[in-house]
Amino acid sequence: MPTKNPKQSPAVPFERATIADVARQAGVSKATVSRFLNHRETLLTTDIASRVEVAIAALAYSPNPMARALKRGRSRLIGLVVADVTNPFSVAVLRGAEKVCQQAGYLLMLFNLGNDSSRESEAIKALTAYQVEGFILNTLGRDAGAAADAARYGKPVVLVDRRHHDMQADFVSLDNAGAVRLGARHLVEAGYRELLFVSEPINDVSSRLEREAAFRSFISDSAVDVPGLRGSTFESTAGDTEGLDKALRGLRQRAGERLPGVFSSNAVVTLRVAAAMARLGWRFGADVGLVGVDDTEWSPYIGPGLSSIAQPTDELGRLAAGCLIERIKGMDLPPRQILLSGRLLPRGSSVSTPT
Amino acid sequence: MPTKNPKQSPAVPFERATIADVARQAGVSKATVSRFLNHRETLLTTDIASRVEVAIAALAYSPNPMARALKRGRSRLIGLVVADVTNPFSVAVLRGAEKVCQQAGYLLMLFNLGNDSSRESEAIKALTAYQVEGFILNTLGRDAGAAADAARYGKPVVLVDRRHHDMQADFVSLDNAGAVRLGARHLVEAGYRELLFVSEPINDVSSRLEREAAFRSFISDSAVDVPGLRGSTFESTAGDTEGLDKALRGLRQRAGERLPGVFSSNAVVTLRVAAAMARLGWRFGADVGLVGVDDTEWSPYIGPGLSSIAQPTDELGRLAAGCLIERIKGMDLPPRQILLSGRLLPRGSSVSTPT
DNA sequence: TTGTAAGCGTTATCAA
DNA sequence: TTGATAACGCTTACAA
Repeated sequence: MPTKNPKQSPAVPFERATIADVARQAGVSKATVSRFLNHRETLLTTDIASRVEVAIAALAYSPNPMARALKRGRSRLIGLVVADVTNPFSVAVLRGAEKVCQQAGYLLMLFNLGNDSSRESEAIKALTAYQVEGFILNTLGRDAGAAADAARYGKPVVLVDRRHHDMQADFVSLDNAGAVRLGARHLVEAGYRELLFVSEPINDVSSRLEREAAFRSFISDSAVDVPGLRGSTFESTAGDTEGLDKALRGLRQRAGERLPGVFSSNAVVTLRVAAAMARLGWRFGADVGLVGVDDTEWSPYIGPGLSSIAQPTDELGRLAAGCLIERIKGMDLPPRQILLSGRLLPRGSSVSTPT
Repeated sequence: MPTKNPKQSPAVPFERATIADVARQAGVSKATVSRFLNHRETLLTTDIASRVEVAIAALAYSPNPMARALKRGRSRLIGLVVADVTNPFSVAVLRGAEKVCQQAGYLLMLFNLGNDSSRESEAIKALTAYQVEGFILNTLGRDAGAAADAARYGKPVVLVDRRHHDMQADFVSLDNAGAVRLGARHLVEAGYRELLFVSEPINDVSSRLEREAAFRSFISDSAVDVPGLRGSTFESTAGDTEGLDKALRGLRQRAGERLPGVFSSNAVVTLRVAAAMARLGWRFGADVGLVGVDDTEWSPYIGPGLSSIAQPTDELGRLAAGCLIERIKGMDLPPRQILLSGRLLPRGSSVSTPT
């Protein structure tokens, strides 16, 4: 028989000590305790201070943040709205952001849209109700009103990865144009000449737009110097395997003697392309080259290894949180754009001659 | 030119209406408004009710949950503590849980341990401070005190995937024993005879323990009927590639004429095994069979496809949240254990003769 | 330097 | 059925 559990009875829940308890125990007023908590450095007799300190320790007191929030209007809470927690990019950012928030004494309230962007307003409303002091938004950004709501409540907002149409807010993101150039150039240098840019449906999502635009201009810029370089684009929809297969077959056909290469605009698409390659029985590298945005834990192990452009996800999250906290603390600069470079990780999928 | 934005100046943040505003507007007392909000069905003249209703709408009033929490001691907040948000399993569960919570009108406060289980206490403390009404814990469970803290505060707790040593709480998890038997039997039926169970360092983590134990007993139970069946186990540590390589070489050596198969105890391990296979230049299926717990988006595309045992992650998350909410609402049954079955997804990695 | 008291936005108790 | 009023736990003028 296990040792008796001393807190067996759930009927007698442990009561948290309040500031009044501490005051009583230390023989001082609530105000004094509060001062000890908030303005320790100034105005305090060492004698009183230590009495308070002892009482706090004895009662294991910690202030009730809800009461604090109510009084001060500040909650030490940050709202994080994510289009889709399932997206590894979002998670990676989340992780970076969470770290910074915790260190700065903020807690994260999470609202996942489950890819239903119509709920963005709802999310922001729920979160403001809880007095979050600011928002990190990693959403599609199609509901302009939603994010504007946040700003209307006077809460600072940081946008991650996706801009909201004409919203004035800090923006933290991969340098999409640079990343695409980096990858496309690599493909070209590896000998691929007929390029296909595959993206999720663009749908006015800023990052997708930017990446596609960068691809197009890379092609037109490089066509002068690189004879035989051609490029086209394809939007791949979730269920539509046939469309993608057809696009890939088209790619090889157009390529003729030249080497065909795919640039996939994010990890979701990369996985779809990998699936298509499996269906078609083609090998990465030899049959079709590939470089994709987003480096994942599995990138090295698919086929000969998938060449990818790693986003500094952790850094993005940390910066987003950092920016936001600066704003919360009252920094009043015009909106900033922070663009971070991607890093190319060449692997077997962009090598045309199998080793 | 876009229509003028009426709330351009951030210096004049929008003020939320309070219950007092509503009362004034409707010409009633705060108490009446509060009653309208909380006990709508009973005690209310239709006239007054409609006046309040109108005022609420006019002012776009919604109650301040912090104030509510302060008064009622209930916050409509649920604390989710996760060992590692990076773990896809955790994310999947998170997603399921979040859905249910939102539907029930709860918001999730997230605390990520970043695999530093010493911070579990800290997490629980921070979250209780915010008056969360209950906890979903997906942590290593080595810090028994931490979780007990939660219970001490009288908050219900649901454990996901990992039990906490002798904690009396609801527990939601994969049926580890069943899942391991399912996979191991599949390996045997596919002809593999020298089996290696690879796990993360067991370290007293309940799910790892259970899976390993199930593997061992599967082997001893089946050895009678399956001539030549042998099994061993290996704990793979994060950086230790050499150890794993050696273990795999050992496996093939021991196998001799028989077919060697790996059972990997979760997705993290599966990835390590995939890395090792790449280093060794071996092919899944033909050289070494593999079945692993956790089906991921990339499982089908590594090598010939990785056979795996899918956990009902979403369902786990939903159940966890559901259980918790029942408890919060006052349900007072003895602790429940909910075990869900895994589903085998056979792929190429458990086929010894390449097609 | 410390204490008193008011008030943050609610809900709950009591009268009316 | 409705309205004052007192909390909830905290911070902050203002007084001492």
